Amino acid sequence: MLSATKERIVEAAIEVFNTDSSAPLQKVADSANITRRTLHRYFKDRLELVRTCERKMEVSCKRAMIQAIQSSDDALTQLQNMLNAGIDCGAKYSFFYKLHQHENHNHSKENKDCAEYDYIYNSFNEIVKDLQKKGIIDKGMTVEWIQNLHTGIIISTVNANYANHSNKRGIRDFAWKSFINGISV
Amino acid sequence: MLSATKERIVEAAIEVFNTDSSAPLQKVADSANITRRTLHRYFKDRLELVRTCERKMEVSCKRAMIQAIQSSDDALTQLQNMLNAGIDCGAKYSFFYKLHQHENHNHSKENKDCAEYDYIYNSFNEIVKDLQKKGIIDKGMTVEWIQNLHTGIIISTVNANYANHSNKRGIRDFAWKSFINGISV
DNA sequence: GTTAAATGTCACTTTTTTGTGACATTTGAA
DNA sequence: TTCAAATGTCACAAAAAAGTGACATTTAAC
Repeated sequence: MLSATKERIVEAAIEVFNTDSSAPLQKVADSANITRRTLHRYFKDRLELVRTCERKMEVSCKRAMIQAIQSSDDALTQLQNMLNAGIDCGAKYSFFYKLHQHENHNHSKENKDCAEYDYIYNSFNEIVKDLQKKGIIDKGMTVEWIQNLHTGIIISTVNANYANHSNKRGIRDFAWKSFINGISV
Repeated sequence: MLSATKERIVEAAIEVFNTDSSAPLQKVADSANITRRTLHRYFKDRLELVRTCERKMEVSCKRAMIQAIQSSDDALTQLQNMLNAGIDCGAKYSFFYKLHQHENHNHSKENKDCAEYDYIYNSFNEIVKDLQKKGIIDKGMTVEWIQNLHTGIIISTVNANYANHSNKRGIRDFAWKSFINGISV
C-alpha cells in the first residue's frame, strides 16, 4: 500500500506525464504540492517514478475495466459500464491503452499484463459483435473504429470535466448518449 | 516561406511536442531525420522553434477552419467540412485548440489571433444552434459538449490514421457518421 | 508539551541538455 | 568536373535538471 503522499505524487505525475512525458520532476513536485526533495525521498530516481505510474495505471484501469465487464450479462450495460470505468480512471486511461499499443511494446501472451489486456480487448470485441448481431450497433463499422471512438470519448469527457467542474453527471450522460448513438444503426 | 528542411523540422516538432512538450531537441532532430546541429542552424533556440510551431498551427488550422465555414451556406455541410478540416490538420489541431483554452493564455479581442479564434468558435456555435432549431441536433446537449466531442473525434481519427494507414477514407466516413449520429435527436 | 516522523531549505555534485565554433562531407546546379 | 550551399561530425562551454547530504521546521500522535 502506498502512503498518502506517495499516492499523491503518483497521481500528479500521471497527470503531468500524460501531456509532457519529459517534464522536469520539479513540475511534478509543484503539481503534487511538495518539494522536489520529498519526491526524491519516495522515489530513488525518475525511472522508479515512471515505473510506479505505469504500474498504477495498469492495475487501476484493468481492475475498473474487468469489473465493468463482469458487472452484467447484458452487452449494452457492459458497454456503458466500460465507458464509465474509463471516465472514472481519468488521465490514467489515456495512458493505459497507449502502453499496450506502443510500438516498442512487444506484446506476449506469457506476460500477465498483456494477457489481462487481451481479455479486456477480446471482451470488448465480443460485446460489440454481439450488439451488431442484435442489430443495435451498425455492422458497417469496424471494431477498431469503435474501440478508437470509445477511447476518444473517454478522453473528451475527462477534458470536459477539467473545464467544467460543475456538471459531471450531465457530461457523463452526454458521453454515453453520443457514444451509443454514434455507433447505432 | 519556409525551406523544405525548416518545414520538416516544424512538422516533426509539432508531432513530438504534442505528447511531450519538454522533449529534448535531439528527439525532434531524430524525428525529422537531421542532426541537432542542423536544427540549430534553422532555429536560434528552443523558444524560437516552439514559437514557430505555434504560429504554424495557428495559421494552418485557422485557414482550414475558416475555409470550411465559408465553404457552404448549409449548416450541416459546414459542420462536416469543419470536422474534415480538423482531421486534415492532424496533430496540429489538438494543439491549436489547447492554445486558446490554456489557463495562462489571456484571451483578448484586440489580439488578432484571438479574434479569429472567436470568429471560428462563434460560427461553430451558430451552426450548432441552427441545427438544433431545425431539429437535427439534440437540443438537450450543450454547445460545450458538442465542441468537446468534435475535438475528441478529430483526435481519435488522427490516432486511427496512425494505426491504420490503409483505409483513411473509411475512417473519415466513420468519424462523420459517429459525430453526427452522436449529437442527433 | 514532548517527541518522532515527515517535510522543507539549502548547498552541493553529477548528469543531461543546450547552444556554438571549426572543419569535413555531401549534394545539386551550372 | 567544379563550386557553393546544405548538412554532418566533433569538441566544447554554459545552462538546466537530477540526485544527495546536512540540518531546520512542521505535524500529529501521545
